[in-house]
Amino acid sequence: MSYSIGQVAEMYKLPVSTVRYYDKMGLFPGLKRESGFRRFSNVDVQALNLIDCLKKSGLSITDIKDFMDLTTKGPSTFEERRELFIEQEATVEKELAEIKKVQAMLQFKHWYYDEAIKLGNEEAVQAMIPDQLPKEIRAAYQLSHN
Amino acid sequence: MSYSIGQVAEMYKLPVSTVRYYDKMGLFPGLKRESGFRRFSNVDVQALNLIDCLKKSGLSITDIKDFMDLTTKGPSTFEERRELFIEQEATVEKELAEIKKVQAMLQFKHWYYDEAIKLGNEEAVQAMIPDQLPKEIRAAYQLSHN
DNA sequence: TTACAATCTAAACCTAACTTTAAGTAAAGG
DNA sequence: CCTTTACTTAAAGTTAGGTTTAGATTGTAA
Repeated sequence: MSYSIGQVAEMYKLPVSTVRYYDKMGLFPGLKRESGFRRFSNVDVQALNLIDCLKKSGLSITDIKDFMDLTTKGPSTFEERRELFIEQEATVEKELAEIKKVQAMLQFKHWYYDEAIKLGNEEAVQAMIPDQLPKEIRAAYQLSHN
Repeated sequence: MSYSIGQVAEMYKLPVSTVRYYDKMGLFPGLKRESGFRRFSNVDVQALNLIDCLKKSGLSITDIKDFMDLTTKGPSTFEERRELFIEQEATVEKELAEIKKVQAMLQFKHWYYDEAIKLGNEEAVQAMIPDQLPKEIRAAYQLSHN
């Protein structure tokens, strides 16, 4: 099975221009062509899934290209590739902790405006911080404020 | 208590130029000056914590400025502010799900290269996908592949 | 064979979020 | 008074990650 750039773009809900850009940046090392037109194999399509993941894990397009280059160099780069994934696991772990802090802040602010609306003013809500906050909200407050 | 721009930048480990940029973009609506120099109150410093959180929740600087403008308009904007935090809670919830998929992919790839290194080639590992994968790894594989 | 959609390239353009530069001002210490 | 350090501005520059444009080519359907 092989796919045109339009089909691949459709599968991943990406503009065709983005897929072309990724190719130009070297993210599809084994990509074939037929009379000038790109033909994406299953491997190339899978690459898009990995690209998406690596981007979300914090790698730049250039970093991803470097990884793709490793994959063309065979077993001698297994170690290096493995280490990359270990590093990204750590990065994402930190990101996760960050997001939980963000969630706590949003939860606190949500509650804060619930109360402000009930009471008609913020000052009374401010005055509850931090000791008179409900237990759950105090936890969210403390996680998010420092 | 009030702080100079340098002190605030130090507290949040931000370049002074970034804090100045945020000010220029309107993110510190109540910021005072003394003989031309910015003086940050506790409220202004807290704003930086919120800015950081809102950025991480996916808002642009302009979106954040719009929120800061609401805060200067008093109780009549409580509802709108509350809704913003509710929206961002939903956004972050989705982001969290995305990150868990990313984590699963990284975990799978980590395992994949562990095996490839043990066996000396990738083909044998490829051949295990998906039915002969260890249970945990299969779960990670399936979560991350679609 | 003509028309149409999908593809191709190179190069220019775009946006967000800063960062740097240049030239100047204010307060504090010696 | 002089120097140093932290601050000020406006404007220009930077970077990543695309997106758009213009003009050419290919395969398909009528």
